Amino acid sequence: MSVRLSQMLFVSLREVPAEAELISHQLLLRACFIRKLAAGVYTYLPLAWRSLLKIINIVREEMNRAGAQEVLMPFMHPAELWQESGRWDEYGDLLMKLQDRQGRWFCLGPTHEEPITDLARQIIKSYRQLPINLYQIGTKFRDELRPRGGLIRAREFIMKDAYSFDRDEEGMERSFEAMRQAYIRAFKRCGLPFVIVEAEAGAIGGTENLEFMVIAESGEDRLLRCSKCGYAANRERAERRPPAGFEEAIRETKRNGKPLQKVLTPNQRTVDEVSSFLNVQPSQLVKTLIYVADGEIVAALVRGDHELNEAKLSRILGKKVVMAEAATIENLTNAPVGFSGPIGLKEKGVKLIADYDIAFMSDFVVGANEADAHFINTNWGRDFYIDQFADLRFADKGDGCPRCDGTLEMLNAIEIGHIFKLGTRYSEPMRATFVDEDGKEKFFLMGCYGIGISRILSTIVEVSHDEDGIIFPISIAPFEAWILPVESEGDLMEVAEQIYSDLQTVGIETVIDDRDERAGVKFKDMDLVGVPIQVIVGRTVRERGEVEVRLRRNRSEPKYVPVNQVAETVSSLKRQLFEELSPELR
RNA sequence: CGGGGCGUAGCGCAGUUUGGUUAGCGCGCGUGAAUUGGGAUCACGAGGUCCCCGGUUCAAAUCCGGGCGCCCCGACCA
Repeated sequence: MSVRLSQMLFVSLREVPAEAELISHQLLLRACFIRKLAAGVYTYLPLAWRSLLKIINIVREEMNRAGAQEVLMPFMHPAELWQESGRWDEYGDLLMKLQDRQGRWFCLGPTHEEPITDLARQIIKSYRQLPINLYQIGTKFRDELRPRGGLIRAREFIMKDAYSFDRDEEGMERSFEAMRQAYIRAFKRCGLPFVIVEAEAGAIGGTENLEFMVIAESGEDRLLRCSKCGYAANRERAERRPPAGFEEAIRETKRNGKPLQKVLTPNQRTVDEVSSFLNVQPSQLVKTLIYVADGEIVAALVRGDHELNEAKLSRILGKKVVMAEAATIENLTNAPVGFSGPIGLKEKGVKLIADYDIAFMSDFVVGANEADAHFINTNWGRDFYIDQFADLRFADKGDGCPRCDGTLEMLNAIEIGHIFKLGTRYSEPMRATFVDEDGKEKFFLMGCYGIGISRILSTIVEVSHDEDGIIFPISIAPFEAWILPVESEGDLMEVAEQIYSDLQTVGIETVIDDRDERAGVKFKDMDLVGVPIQVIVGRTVRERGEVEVRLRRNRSEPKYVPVNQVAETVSSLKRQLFEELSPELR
């Protein structure tokens, strides 16, 4: 479909709205793609909606190709369903909750594991109906504490979510792999430069999961990547190998340090307080964090300037861990929170796990398990014993890659897709079963797979723009070509109209800027919107019967094309641009 | 939820400290002129519950109290 700009809902903003911080937010507002209705709630104007429909179509084609079936589930879910899975409370304030006239509670769906599992348990009764993958594309609601960056983190947004059901592990693996491939194809077709990383499952639950990330300075996620072997993981998940010299370090007995000494540290609890009080670096402290894992108390030791990654501790112990409550800590250490230390804990049956980095420390500071006191000159292997060294803290740039001898770099990124193996996380609590070939009732093995449709739009803008505006990949640009007549009436306009008609005939989605504006205004708007192929009808028509055809991304290298060959040239550019996106898919 | 900032025309802002004409400027918008290769120019014009409610005062955009909304940082979060 093509359009005359004078007829389209299009008002570009010359100045940047004060509310927009991120470049994608600014450009989408300025180029008349979105308007805000409330914090994190946006109207998609004609340009945005055209792009979104293209993204939706690409995703839909790839889901269909992978054998998934499209459905559409309600936005509004009864509370009971979420209470059944335990997520009515677990999801917390992120759920948009509302009541009907009878006072019955509902929520606006932030994701659809509950309704889909309910659907499956009603309809899928036999292994003969498996495997099956159902997906939908629709609006999701999450009452984010802090919406941000326009479409990047909205409270109402468009998402594609798919759910697979399999009879066994192998089937689930196959479904997961099929989605991984479908995602790779879809994102390539959208022109997104992405990386696939290992991640933590978060509130969705389940076992293995992968995130599709686009590296961007403004991204909210941190990922670590090995430049040598390509290992990549979300910071929540990233492992690191033991630092160089670790094996030697733990063989030393650490008995040669200065004598252990107790010092008074009245009211000094935090790492910052203690280190400044004692005038030492935070890296000379060891934090002793008390956790409860399935009733068992565990002490985790990390360097004062490091941050414990609970998920790692959980993984090492093979159990879910929760930070011990104040009462538990006081009971164990006989001291208030803030003065816990490792000395004497082993005698109380507490397991001590220390981060690799502790192995290299000597004469360090720990809590004394006594109010207002710390030990200085503490040495492990002499003053207390460590049961296990492990990778406990968040990885950082410069850490060693866990898969090879390379080094990790840390990057900011935007998450555009996430795929999960759920196993029986939902089928079990919701009693969703089928009868298998052996006549036994079994829980479905599920997977779930999300793509942030509206986030893709803002992500593209975030990573593909210049000082003048957006640079769209052709696959998701609102239009393919943009005709700019330098004058708004007369012979040039007639030529422009002729080209407009020619382009429509050959199936190019075209904008013609038929507004009575000065050329400068038209050029600015054309670059701002960022349609990939630009056709400028100017004085070269009069001089030699040629118009200028160029690419938005490379404006400085125009081609001059006779008027009657423009359609052919644009068609061939279009084909070329599509092929660049995904040559192996054609 | 903690910290910070903001709320005056569609957008960007001044005016608020020290209350006092008819609330201003730029852009945009409308009409007209002229113009048409990178947000030129001129003339005329329209457009405001100064976020809301209450209070103080002869007088409130301005002072006081309460509320709401928005943005940023943090915490949290597919």
